[in-house]
Amino acid sequence: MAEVVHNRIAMLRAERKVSRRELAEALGVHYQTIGYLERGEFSPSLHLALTIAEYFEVPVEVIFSTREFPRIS
Amino acid sequence: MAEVVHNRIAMLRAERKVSRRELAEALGVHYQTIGYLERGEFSPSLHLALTIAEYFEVPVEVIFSTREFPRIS
DNA sequence: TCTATTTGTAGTATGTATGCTATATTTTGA
DNA sequence: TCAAAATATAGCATACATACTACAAATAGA
Repeated sequence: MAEVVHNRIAMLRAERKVSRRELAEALGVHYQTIGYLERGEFSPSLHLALTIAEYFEVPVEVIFSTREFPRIS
Repeated sequence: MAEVVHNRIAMLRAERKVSRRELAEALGVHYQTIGYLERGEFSPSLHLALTIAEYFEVPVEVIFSTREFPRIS
């Protein structure tokens, strides 16, 4: 498969001013995992994706997409 | 992890009167994969989950949840 | 500027999602 | 009832998600 899923974790994390370590702890994953996700080295499991969406209180589609997110500026 | 994700694929599939083979073909996965998902033997990758939600035209959370879906009848 | 915190990179190990084949069982429709 | 279609079970192979350790580099705060 190796199908890429684009994400906005870094954006949301910056917005909320949360460090990777804090986020990782809140999600119960290793802090390096957040780095890998933000850098797009792999996409999260569905379970982790649901947990992340719940943490940020947004629908999954707001954070994850099979298509690239539009650039901001 | 082995974290379980509950899903309503079978329900939606029945509702739309689509066979596993048809769904699998539309999604581009092996038809046995749908069987494994419906039986809860594993959960889909995030990419596949997003594709399934798109296919059924509902948000991911309508089909997938970290918590058990309430029984219907 | 110095230090602490954060982030990046690398490498190993494990579990699981998925593909695929084959066969058995169940369901459906003519 | 019989045949075709759908579903279940099983087993093997591969790729990838994640944990974890260690260290380097960058950033931020005092």
